[in-house]
Order: sequence, then structure tokens, then C-alpha cells
Amino acid sequence: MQSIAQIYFIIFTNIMKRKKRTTIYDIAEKLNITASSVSRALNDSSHVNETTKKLIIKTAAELNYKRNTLASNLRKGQTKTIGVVVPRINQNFFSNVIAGIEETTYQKGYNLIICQSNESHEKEIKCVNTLINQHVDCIVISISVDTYDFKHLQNVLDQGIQLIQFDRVADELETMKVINDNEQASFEAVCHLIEQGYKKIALLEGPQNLDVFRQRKIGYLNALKKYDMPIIDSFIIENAWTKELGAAATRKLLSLPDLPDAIFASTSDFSALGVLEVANDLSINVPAKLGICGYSNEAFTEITSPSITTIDQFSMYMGKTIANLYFQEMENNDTVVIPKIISIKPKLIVRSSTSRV
Amino acid sequence: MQSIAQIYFIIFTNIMKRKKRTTIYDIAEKLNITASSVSRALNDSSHVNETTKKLIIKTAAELNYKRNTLASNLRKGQTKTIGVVVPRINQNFFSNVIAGIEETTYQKGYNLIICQSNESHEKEIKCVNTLINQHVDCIVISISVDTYDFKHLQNVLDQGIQLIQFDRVADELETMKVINDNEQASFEAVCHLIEQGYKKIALLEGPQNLDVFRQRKIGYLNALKKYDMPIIDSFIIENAWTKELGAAATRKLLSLPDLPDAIFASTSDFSALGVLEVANDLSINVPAKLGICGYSNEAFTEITSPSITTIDQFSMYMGKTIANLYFQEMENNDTVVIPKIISIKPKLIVRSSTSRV
DNA sequence: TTGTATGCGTTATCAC
DNA sequence: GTGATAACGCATACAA
Repeated sequence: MQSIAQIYFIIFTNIMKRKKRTTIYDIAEKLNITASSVSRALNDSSHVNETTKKLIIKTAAELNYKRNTLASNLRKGQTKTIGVVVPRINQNFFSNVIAGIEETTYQKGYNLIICQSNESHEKEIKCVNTLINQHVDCIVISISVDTYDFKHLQNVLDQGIQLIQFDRVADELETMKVINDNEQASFEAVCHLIEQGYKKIALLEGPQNLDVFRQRKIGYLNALKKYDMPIIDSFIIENAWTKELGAAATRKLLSLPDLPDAIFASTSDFSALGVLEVANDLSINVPAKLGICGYSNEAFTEITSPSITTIDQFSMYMGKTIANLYFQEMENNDTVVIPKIISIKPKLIVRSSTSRV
Repeated sequence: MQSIAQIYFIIFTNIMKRKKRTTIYDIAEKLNITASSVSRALNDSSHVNETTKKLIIKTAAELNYKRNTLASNLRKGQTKTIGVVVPRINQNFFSNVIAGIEETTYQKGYNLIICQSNESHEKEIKCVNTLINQHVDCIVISISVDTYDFKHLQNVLDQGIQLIQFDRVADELETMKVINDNEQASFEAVCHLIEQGYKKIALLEGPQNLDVFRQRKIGYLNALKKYDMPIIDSFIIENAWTKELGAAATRKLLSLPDLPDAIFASTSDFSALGVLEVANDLSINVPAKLGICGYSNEAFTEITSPSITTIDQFSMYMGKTIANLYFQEMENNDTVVIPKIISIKPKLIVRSSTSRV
């Protein structure tokens, strides 16, 4: 990388000492009162004289006092912190979900600790353990493609920490879940293709160990069934979930003796983009000769030529829903917890790549 | 939103009790030793019998012990946590920088607390204060467009917390900085346009209170100067930093008596996209009649028609650089700190939208 | 309304 | 090598 990004250093000096922070004791000492009073005042307790309260707050500001959340949390046994584990922070869908979570939790004074599993089971376990150690009040997770057992998640529950799964979830775990109705969305997408007159619809499917991709396949199959269309095995391509794999799959499909006239890239819009690029390369008219439908409503689907039909997952909204689910759960907080599943119905966005009629 | 995303609930019940977590005392009690020995063993101290150490670690696992990081950090006065404040988590550039930071810090066993300022000065202050309260070891920040004073950042330094600014930085603060050489990149972009034969180059500029945008403007002006080209005021459009504003600016420019033949959207690729869409709408040939150059190398710039010339900022790499800067700083950790500035040179990526020759 | 005393869970510093 | 003890900074039950 050094060679790509040229780096140069400008060095100047500055003296900085590790200051000892002011504590409530410092404030107490200065005002000749006890730390408990200071603590009470700073927590806006009603059991403290209004005048001294104001004085305390004033002095705290003067001394540049900052509460030590560590100590406070340790004492209270609650951190007001939510841990989030996603496969990749910088994937549009996930960063939007995070933004949604952040927006809601921020208003309630909660913090977020964010980890990425990099689609690795091992790292996911480490992330989860770190969050447990950090005493987060809740862990929000979308499991990695590589995750095949869920001991680490069971562990979260065992520790008495709230657990919310979203998007990619482990069905067998009885936790709160916020998911997309992938099956229905997929079903509608394929129905749309059929209604546009496409007769031979291929499917690019994702890793089938993830339920989201299994559901999308089911939706596809159901749609074919509804319209009495045959299931052609050679039209179903496995693990085509990147742009490159989508492109490769497309070349394969277009070299079949019996060509498909539409491709549903159920894995992602990136995959759909791969399809489109191959089609454009081969001068295959989209949507006339080939219909293309993606998944996720990535920003770019709107601006390709032709624009790509896709499915919006309301990612931001999903994040807000997750946060609200947690807070709602907290409100009726007994020793008994009632897990809930919220399914958000994605929306088919019809664009040029499938508009023949 | 409720009407957009259809929601339904599936409810089932489950009993979950707030478990008391096992502590080192529980382990000590079980093994008839003291907590100090347990602590030592768990921290892999050499001053503990190898046999009992193994036994302790084994029982810890059996009892499903998880270290309470809060207590540990409180005692140690160090959290191994880095706070990150960005204007928007779900903006490509920032989420990539975060991913880069995460990758490096993770390897060192550090955690990240991520906040977004939503481009608001007020929220930025709150974020920074929260991070101070959390006793993070370092704060990494890219300031919001709305931030006009830097007391909150000075405060960070006053608390003895490391501060690293990146991308959008407050120059006057003597902190570590990781920045892009915006001026140079901008200069090269405009030189490229000129070398492609464009004679009348307009500039879409960003909010001038942010140094990044000021520098990009300077680069633009320097390039014109180098080639003895006149500076035409009406060719410089303020605050055109979204797709919509870029489009509006373009319509304005294209209605001038004297038209520009190239537009440098120095603010962002989104702005450049706005330009392109207007050009396409008006059937203006790009690059023949109008050259377009954006900034940031967003993924979509590659797939528009024509593809958009832009500038890559090495965002991931920037994140890694930030993290490394911190660790390097920590290594020669005296009471004296030597702030450093690292400038990463962005790279011009020439694509179809400016390739006339 | 205020002060006293204690504990949250861990680690560091002493002794032994 | 191990144990006792204090301390990190704060919040709260209880006493006054």
C-alpha cells in the first residue's frame, strides 16, 4: 500500500501530561460537603437542596468534571450500552441498519459498541465474548455466513444479556428477531417477472446455510409453482453472491443450449450488476431479451443503464425497529421475558431492467 | 413508516432470569484459594503455580466465567477502547475508514465505540463527552460540517485523552491528524481536464468552513493558474455537495450565456452524478461536450454511463493508518507526546467521463 | 436534606 | 507461590 498512497510526515512537538481527572471527591472537598451529596446532585436527585445542587453543578463544570461511566456502570450493574455484531460494517445494508439503531438508541442515552465478524465464525465468537465482558445490556447480531453453531449466542442468553438477531438469524434460538420476509419478497419478484412475460427464469442463489437465502429460493420456487412453470435445475446457480460470481454465473447460463430469458439475482444487487455487465458486454438487450432483478436496493441500481429492478429491505427502519424492540422489552421488565419476532415486508421496486410491458 | 413496511408479530414465551454472573471469588471459593490467585492465573501471571493455574482456568471455563471488563478497566485506569465520531456512519467513505480502524485495532485487542454526529455541532459535542465519560483511550474524529468551534476537542486533550483527527480536521488544534492531500488531488484532477482539452472548467465547491473543501478549491485555482486560464466567478458554484444540489448547479451552469465545457464536482461523486444525470437528460454528450470529474471513488462511479472520473481516497487504508498512528504513539509513551500529521495522497482515477483524447 | 458506610469486580502492593 | 488488603470512582441503603 505504501507505494499506492504516498505518505509524508510532518512532525511537531507538544507537551501533554496525563492529567488526573477530577472526581466527585474533588468537588466535595472544595465545597466542604460529602461525595454522596455531590453524586446525588449530579444525578439530579430530589433529595438534595436546590441551592447546593446548583452550586455543585457549577463547581463541577468549573473543575471540568466528567463522570466516570466505568465506575458508575460497575456500581449500577448496567451499562446502557448495546453491542452490535455484523459481518461487515461497510456494507450498505449493515451500515444503514447500524445508523438506524444508533439514531434510536442515542435518543435514549445508550451507546453502541460495534464489531464486525468479517464473515468468520471464529471472529464472531470473539466479538460476542468481548461484548459480554463489556457487560453490554444487549447484543444485536446478524450472523456470519461461516457460523455453523450457536453456542456463543446461547452463552449470551445464559449470561442474562438480551439478544436480538436480525436479518441472518439462527431460527432454532429462541431470541428476539427482526427479519425480512424474504420468501414473500422473492415470491413477488418472480411473479412480477412472470407477469412481464418472462418464461424461463434463472435463479442466482446464496449460501444455503443462511436462512435468508433458503427463504428466497423457496419464494422463487413457489412463484414458479403458482404459474405452473417447470423447475429447471440448470437454471439454479449456487453461491453467486458477488458481482464477479454473478457475472460468471451469467456467462454460464447464457452458454446453455436452452437460454433463460430472465435472471433473478436473489443474493444481492452486486450479483445483479454482474449479470447486467455481462449482458451489456454481449449486447443482449435488457429488458427485451433478458430481465434482471436484484436484491437490496443498493443506491447504484437506480443509475445503471438500464436501471435495475430490486427489492428494498428498509434497512434504516430495520435498525430503528431493533432498537425499539429492545426498549419495549425493557419496559415490561420482569424476570420473565417475552421474545418477539418482527418481520418486515420488503418492497419490490420495479425499474427498467424488467419492464417489458 | 408503519404503512410502508408491513409488520406482524409472532409471540412466544420463554423464561429468562437475570443470572448473577460468576466472579473470581466464586472460582476462588470453589477451589479454596483466594481471589488474588485466581486473578493472577487468569491474567497469565508467572507468579502462580502452573498446576493451579491450569486448574483455575479449567474451573473458570466450567463456571462459564466472563471477566468484568468494567471492573478491570476501572482498576487499571485504561479501557483499551477507542471512540470514533463521524458525521454519518452509513456514508461509504466513513464506513470504510471505520472498517479500516476496526481491522487494525481488533488485532491489538481494542474495542471501538462508534458515534455519529449527523453533521450537527451539538450532537458532536455530546458524542465526544460520552466518549470522555467512557474513559476511552483515544478519540478519532472527523468533524461535522456544522462545527464552528473546538472547545469540545480541546477538552479531550485536557482530559489527557489521545485525539486523532482525520479528513475533516480543525487545523488550529495541535493533534495527530490523518488527512488527504486534497489540494494536490484537486490540482491533478483539473490539470487532467485541461490536458484533455477542456477550456472552461466549472467548480462545484463544498462548504468553505471545512478545510477539505477549501483545499480542493485551492487546487482548482492553482491548476487554472498553472495553465494561465482565467478564473470565471460564475463557474464556481457554492455548496453543491449532494446529487440534487449538483444537478441544480449544473442546470444553472448550462443556462449561462458562456457555457462551461467541464464540471469538477469537488464535493463528492454524488454531486458528479447529479451533473451526469442532467447532462444525460439534456442529451449533452459526455465527455465530448462536457467533461465530468467527481471525488471519492464511490462504487457507482464505475458503472454509470459513461463511467465517472474521480479521486480515490484510500479510505480503508486511511482507517488502518489512523489506528497504527495511535499504537505507534502509545509505544513511545512518555509524558511527552509528539503529535504527527500523516497526509495520504489520493489517486486520480481517469474514466470515460473525461476521456476525450 | 445531608452524612456514613459499604460494595460493585478487579488488580496491585504488600506481606508471608 | 500465595494470601490479605486497599483502591479504582461511584451510587445507594441507612442513619442522623
